[in-house]
Order: sequence, then C-alpha cells, then structure tokens
Amino acid sequence: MKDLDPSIQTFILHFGEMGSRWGINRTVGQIYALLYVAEEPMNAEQITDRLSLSRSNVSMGLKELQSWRLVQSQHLPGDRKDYFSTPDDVLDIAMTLLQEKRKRELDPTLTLLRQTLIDSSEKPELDHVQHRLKEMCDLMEQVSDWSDDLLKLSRSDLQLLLRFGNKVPRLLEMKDKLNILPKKRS
Amino acid sequence: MKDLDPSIQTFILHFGEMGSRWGINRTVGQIYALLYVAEEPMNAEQITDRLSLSRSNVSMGLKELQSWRLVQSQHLPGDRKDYFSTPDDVLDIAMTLLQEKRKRELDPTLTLLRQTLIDSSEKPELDHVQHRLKEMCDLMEQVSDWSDDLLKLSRSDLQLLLRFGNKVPRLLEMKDKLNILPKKRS
DNA sequence: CGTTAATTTCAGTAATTACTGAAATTACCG
DNA sequence: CGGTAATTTCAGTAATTACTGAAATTAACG
Repeated sequence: MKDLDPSIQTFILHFGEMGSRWGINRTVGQIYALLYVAEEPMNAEQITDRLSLSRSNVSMGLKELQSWRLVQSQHLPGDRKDYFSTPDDVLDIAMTLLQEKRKRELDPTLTLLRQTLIDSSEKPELDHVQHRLKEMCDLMEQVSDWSDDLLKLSRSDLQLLLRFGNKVPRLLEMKDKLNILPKKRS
Repeated sequence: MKDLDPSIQTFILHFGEMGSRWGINRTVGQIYALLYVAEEPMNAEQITDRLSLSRSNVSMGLKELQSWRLVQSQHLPGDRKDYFSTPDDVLDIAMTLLQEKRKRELDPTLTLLRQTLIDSSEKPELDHVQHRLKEMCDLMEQVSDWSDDLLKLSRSDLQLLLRFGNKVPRLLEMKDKLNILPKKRS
C-alpha cells in the first residue's frame, strides 16, 4: 500500500479485515475503502498500484462491488479506461446495502420457509416443526415489510426517522393513542 | 443426515448453505437449524448422529452458537450430559442477533472511525477524507442509537413496532405534526 | 479421592476460498 | 477493418478456513 497517509492506511486495512465479517473478502473491502475516501474516480491500474494487488484481482473485486451496487463506473473523455467511484450520499449507500443484504441473506430463506410450510402442511407428525417454521417465517416477513417501507421513504423522511434515536418509545406512545394501528398480519 | 423428514432435511441443509452468507459456517448453521426445530433439548451425541458430523466438530459448533447466545445448555436430572436448545421466542432471538451483529460488525468500525477522525483532525490535507469519514461515522452512530432503542423496548412495544410494516410514512406524518422532533445530532 | 463418562483442545489434514499471471476477449480509434 | 489499449477469464497455486481423531481436561458420582 503506497503513498497513503497512515490514518487512511489504517482505515483501508480495517475495512479489509472487517470484510470477512461483512461477507466480502479482504481485497474487496480494501478496494471499497479506497474508493470511498478517494477525491476522484480511480481506474483499475491506480487501485492496483495503491493497494499492491494484482490487476486481475482488482478486476474481480470491482465486479463484485458493482454487483452490490456499491461502486459505479464511468468513462472520462479522451481516456479509454474505466473509472470507478462510490456513490457519495451515505444514506443512499446504506439503503443500497439494506436492499442487497435483504436480497442475499433474507429472501432466499423466506422463500424456502414458505415452500417448506406448504410441503409439510399435510403431515400431522410435523406439527411442532411447522409451528416453529411459521414463527420464523412470520417474523422474517415483518422485517421484510419494514425494509420495503424504509426503501420507499424519501431522503428527508429517512433522515427524520434516523435522527429519531432515543425517541422510539415516545413514538410508540403516540401511535397508541391515535389508534392508527394496522390489523395484525393474517 | 439420518431419520429426518425430507422437509426438515431441506430446511437444515438450507441453513447450512446460508451459513456462509450469514457469517457462520455450514456446520454451525445446520446445528442451529436442527436445534431450532427440535421438540426437546438435544445432547451433543444426538446432534452428531443426526447430522453425521464428528463429535469434536459439534462441540466447536455449539461453542460458537453459545458465543452468539443463540443456543443455551442445561442439564437434565440423572444424566450427566449437556443438553442444548435454542430460545423459543423468535423476537428474543432476533434481538439477540441484532445485538451480536452490532457488536461484531458495527462497533469495531465505529471505534476505528472515531479514532481516525481524531488522528486526522490536525491535517488539512486530509480535509476531504475527514469529511467522508465523518459522514460514515455519523450515519453509523445513528444506526447504533436506533438499535440501542430497539433493544430497550418491551416485548409488546416491539411487536407493535414490527406490525407496523407499510405504515411508516403515516407514522412520520404524525410525528411531524406533533413536533416532538429531537434536536439534530451535533 | 478414584473411576468413568463427557467434553474440549489441538495438531494434522481436507476442503474451500482467494489470488495470480498468461491468454483470450472486448472496446476504442484511426 | 487492423491495431492497440484495456479488461476479463480461467487454470494453477497459495492462503485460509473447516473438520477430524487422538489425547488431555473437566465434571459427576460412589
């Protein structure tokens, strides 16, 4: 890792290490961190140099980041290289992450649970299992519905909601009084 | 995998496969799934048999699940084996998961960002980087505050909030009118 | 305590995942 | 088109992570 201020290096290395916990690998984490703090879009060669990775590794890493929609590419006039950057609105980034995580980590399981519930519905000996799966499925559906809602909110509503830390119980109080409670899910 | 109904097998195998996306490994995912649907607590040997894993692998897997607080152990009278089970309240499980994920995936980065912001505050050449890191840090703090709030809620308030799917914009409307908005974070 | 059952640890090995460099493909420009 | 720069693919290899069985440790009971 060349020509980077030590505090930036630390940041990039940290993202590399956390990568595995977040479900991406070290290289991908580092590339993202570099692009996140970069002033200008960077091309693959520049990334290769800065992080001392192989060109092909960078290519694969960028492809993965694009599949997460965390990195976008563009062309600069008079240059046939691709230039890469991260979206700069952090709220935007967070929503993208929410959407992709849901798609990859929640949806497949929800699909399976629904199917399993159908498959096992005729078997009385699976009563207990079915009940357990139903509970998990219901909760996951509620979480899924919530995230749908979040994803539909406007930027300003999102900001409103986010600044809400610490006031959630008060919010609940209100709702209670005003009686706008939706019906319990079927 | 022996003596399990095909639909349960599918469920367990699915959890195994998803495990890697969720940050646990196949074995750990399978053990969790098995315990989740089990009618009674199971001992390590029973798990070994059912899933055809080695005894030591099961031991390590259970240890990891306990470190996530997703599995608890107990002793049955007149039997010196340990018996393992998952908590049965799914809301409880979800909250535990939220707390552990935050601890492992968010907190370390938040700590690093705060430190990096301090370290780089005296360097004017890092202005842009600092601004970017500040944005990320602020957002993560808001998310962190929200999760704090969620974790403090009572069971019934949580249920209330969860059933809210689809009604979030309406909630925001109300809050707006009643003017209980907290101050913007410093 | 000593015995025995149960669990954990750990070094060795297997399986998986990540990375590389060379070759193939694609994209751009005259 | 033909030439060249850029990117992607992919087979081979390296690194990491997961799993096993044997040995060590711990826990329960008389």
